[in-house]
Amino acid sequence: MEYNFKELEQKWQKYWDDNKTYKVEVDNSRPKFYVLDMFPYPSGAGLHVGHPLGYIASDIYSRYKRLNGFNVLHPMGYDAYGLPAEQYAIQTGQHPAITTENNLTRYREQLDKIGFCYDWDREVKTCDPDYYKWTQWAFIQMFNHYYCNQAKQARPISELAEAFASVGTNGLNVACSEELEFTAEQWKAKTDKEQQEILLNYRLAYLADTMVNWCPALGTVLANDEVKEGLSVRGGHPVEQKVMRQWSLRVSAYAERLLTGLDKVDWSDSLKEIQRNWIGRSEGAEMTFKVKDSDVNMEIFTTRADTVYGVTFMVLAPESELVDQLTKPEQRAAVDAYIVETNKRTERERLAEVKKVTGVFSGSYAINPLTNEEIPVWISDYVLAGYGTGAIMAVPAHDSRDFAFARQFDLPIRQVVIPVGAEETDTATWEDSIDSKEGTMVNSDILNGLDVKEGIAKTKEYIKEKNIGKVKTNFRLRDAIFSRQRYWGEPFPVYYKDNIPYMLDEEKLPLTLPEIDKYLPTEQGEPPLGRAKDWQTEDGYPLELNTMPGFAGSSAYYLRYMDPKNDKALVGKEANEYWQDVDLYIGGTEHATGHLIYSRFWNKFLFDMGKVIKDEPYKKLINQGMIQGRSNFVYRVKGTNKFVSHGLRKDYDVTDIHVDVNIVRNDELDMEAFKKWSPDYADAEFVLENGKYVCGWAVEKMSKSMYNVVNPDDIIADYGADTLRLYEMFLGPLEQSKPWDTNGIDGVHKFLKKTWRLFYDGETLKVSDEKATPDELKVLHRTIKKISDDVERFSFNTCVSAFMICVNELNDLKCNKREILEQLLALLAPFAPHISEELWHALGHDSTVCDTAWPEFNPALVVESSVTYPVSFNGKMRFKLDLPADMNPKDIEATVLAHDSSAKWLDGKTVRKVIVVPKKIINIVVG
RNA sequence: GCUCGAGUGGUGGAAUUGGUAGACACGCAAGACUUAAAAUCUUGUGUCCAUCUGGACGUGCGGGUUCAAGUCCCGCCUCGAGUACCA
Repeated sequence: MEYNFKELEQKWQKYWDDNKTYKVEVDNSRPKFYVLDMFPYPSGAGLHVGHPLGYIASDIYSRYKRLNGFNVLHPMGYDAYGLPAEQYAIQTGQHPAITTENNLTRYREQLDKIGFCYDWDREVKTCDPDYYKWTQWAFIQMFNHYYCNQAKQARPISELAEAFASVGTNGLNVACSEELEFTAEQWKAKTDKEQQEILLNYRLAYLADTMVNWCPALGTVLANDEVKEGLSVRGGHPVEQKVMRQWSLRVSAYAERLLTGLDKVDWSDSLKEIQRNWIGRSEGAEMTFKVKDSDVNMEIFTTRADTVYGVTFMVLAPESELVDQLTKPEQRAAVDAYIVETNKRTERERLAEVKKVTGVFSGSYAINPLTNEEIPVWISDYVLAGYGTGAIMAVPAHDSRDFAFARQFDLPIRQVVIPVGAEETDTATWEDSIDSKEGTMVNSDILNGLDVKEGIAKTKEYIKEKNIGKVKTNFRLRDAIFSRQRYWGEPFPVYYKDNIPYMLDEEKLPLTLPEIDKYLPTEQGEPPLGRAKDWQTEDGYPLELNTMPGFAGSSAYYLRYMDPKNDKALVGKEANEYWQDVDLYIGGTEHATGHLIYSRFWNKFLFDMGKVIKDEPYKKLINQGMIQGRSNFVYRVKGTNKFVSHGLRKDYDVTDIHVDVNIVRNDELDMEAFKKWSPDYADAEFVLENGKYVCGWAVEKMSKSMYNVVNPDDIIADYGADTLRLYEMFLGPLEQSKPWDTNGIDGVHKFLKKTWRLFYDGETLKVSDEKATPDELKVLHRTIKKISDDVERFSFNTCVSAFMICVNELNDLKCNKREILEQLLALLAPFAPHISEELWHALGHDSTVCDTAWPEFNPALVVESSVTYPVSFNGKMRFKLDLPADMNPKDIEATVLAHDSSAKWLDGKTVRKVIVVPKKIINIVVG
């Protein structure tokens, strides 16, 4: 029998499906293991060869764990809400649900052909009401909770309301949008509406006027991670700043826990680093500066309290509330003009502009609390309203931005730190600020002579003592804006009564997405849901018109897979206690600051509520690399229809033209296919080298316009799914980005054919039941060791070469022993399940190879009686020498020095030292 | 600018803790089988020198540590990713 991959792959895919081979249930008799892929957004283009890379890796690991006795949860689903389906709906009128369903069917067909071990009974689709019911439910819970900084967890908002009624804001330490102060009496005197407004200031899901990233082209608001360089990530449209009343999630309340939680998870250092930077913790002090002739206090945040004696001016952000209060009448016109100017500049061109120093004097003077010096207060857009307090103390000598500002407006510069080994110099001669991370304090009264670290500590103590400030930690992490002016998303379970938002009863969930006539905003500029008929509660109160953003549905999907049919909870207690968390999560690094932050936040919130038992959702995370496209080119002689092979193109004046990579093999053009590819080339002529037309190539993004998209279906049709799986792994390390290049695919296909021939000689199965020889066992057990080790460290490319070595060696030994081949199949099954299942059954088994046991490594079978030592002289390997494995170093030394081959290298020289590393190397130092 | 990665044959890559650099493949060359092709198999293949035995050089560049460096340390270059008036 020949290796007929087409037939046998279909046969076994059907078998696995019919037998529910991949169905999993809670089983307390076995340990669990949860392997998760980041679920895809089903785009219209279908899968290309880059998508399955991570899926194949996770599939191999899942199958490997199953063979090792684990009960493996390996589910798949779809992130089904998204902009492309909605854009398509706007253009064509086709309901996004239909577009999505079509794309999804195509994805499923493509995925099925690769032979993944997903339990499709657990499929989760974010647009399914049975699922988004729980997205809405979680939102309601967030609305009903606040974050207590003392307990470091979310608490019911009712507790806060009770506290307000008994003690007001006295002693309050909770996460909020704005620090408020009132007494119990004041609270009780407020109307219900006023109280509700105040509570929004503390809720984890809250409605507030926020500066948002507004994208006019998409007609919607975007989260920070959906904007890149002033353009929307999807579509690349300009984005501007705008104040809007929006739902937000108080992600910032969890900043500290999101940061410390990183220490507990097994993620790559680079990914942790990206999240740490995004969270952006900085320790410093908040200090109060009084303002001359005014009762206004300026709060500033600084990480360098020690440089307070070097402060020569203050700067406010243009958006700061203090601007108005601190502007003196004589400066009013100038300040107003500046504000108008910066409002324009906060738009996208500000990002494009080279750093331009602008600002205006407010007319007020602040008083340095340590020196009582009067210092001018300026306004400039290099200070951001959203970070710290929106005001800074400027130390131009030691901060490059302050320095540039001081030079521009001719403000004094005072040195307070002398770098190690340097002396104080005249600041007028400086070209830039000088670094002050290390050095000695000067011109700083009580700090003089201290080094920087001592200075920081002493100032912090001093300001606490004198009650002019406090130690404070700031985060860069912002709250997530959660409203989108879109149709194709989860509706909010929210209605409005007297302009105050209220949550629907949980029994009313899911609140399903209504039908509308057009997928566009209303004439009044309301979101598309404004077009829905009867979009109101039974009592006639209007429902929220915004929908939730893309990351809503993906934040807790991993929990739903544990218990996908439960209609009482997102995840039932029993299922959650068994599956706990994701042991291995594989996906792209592009989600580092989006999904992977939101999802951790969402999970921590559910953890605080006692709904899930793990604080961190993803124990281990691997980022697979991107697969780039590899484009091919032909070279047309200008003005002709003549094409010159790559090596000869220098002799002609040519234009490079992209050619479809699917009609090129090993960089050799299929000339007949090329003529048929486009009518323009039907009568093309070729100038060949060695009888071939060789194409040029380049690595580019995989895209239709470059004609370099390779579809996994085509590879499977030509070589089979097992070859595709092995080849994607063989391409290189999982985490590395690499171009798709079919040049090596014959190698792995050949390997599978060779494996097949270990079992079959033509039509006859040639497997024998004889006992295996020691040599055969040695080959097998070396492979068991290598594959087991390499799978554990996700080095799948080296696994494939280990298989190749093993099969080559068994071939050389003419091994056809069942004892060996059966074990080889168990090793190979996770990588190439179809061929393994076929041969497994050919050996007479009638149950699936997926449930056999992973072979056990026996070290005794690989012990060598002798070791081939490389013998080096002065570090250069000169010859090899076989010595008994148990020979002691002293004898080895004597044997080597006495050996004939050594004579040449020892001739006329003295042996200074001999190093013998047992079982590794011998090095002789001569001179 | 800052942070984090990476640089090895014609190509993809291997070398897990400092111990034979280039495993395994692709490609290329020569050969076997064949009327021919495909398929399959055998041999060779880092560079340079040499008739062979052999030798010199060689992991982005320059230094260093070590008996021994692709691997560790210092300084640079190039590429990639993340992030950016974050006080």
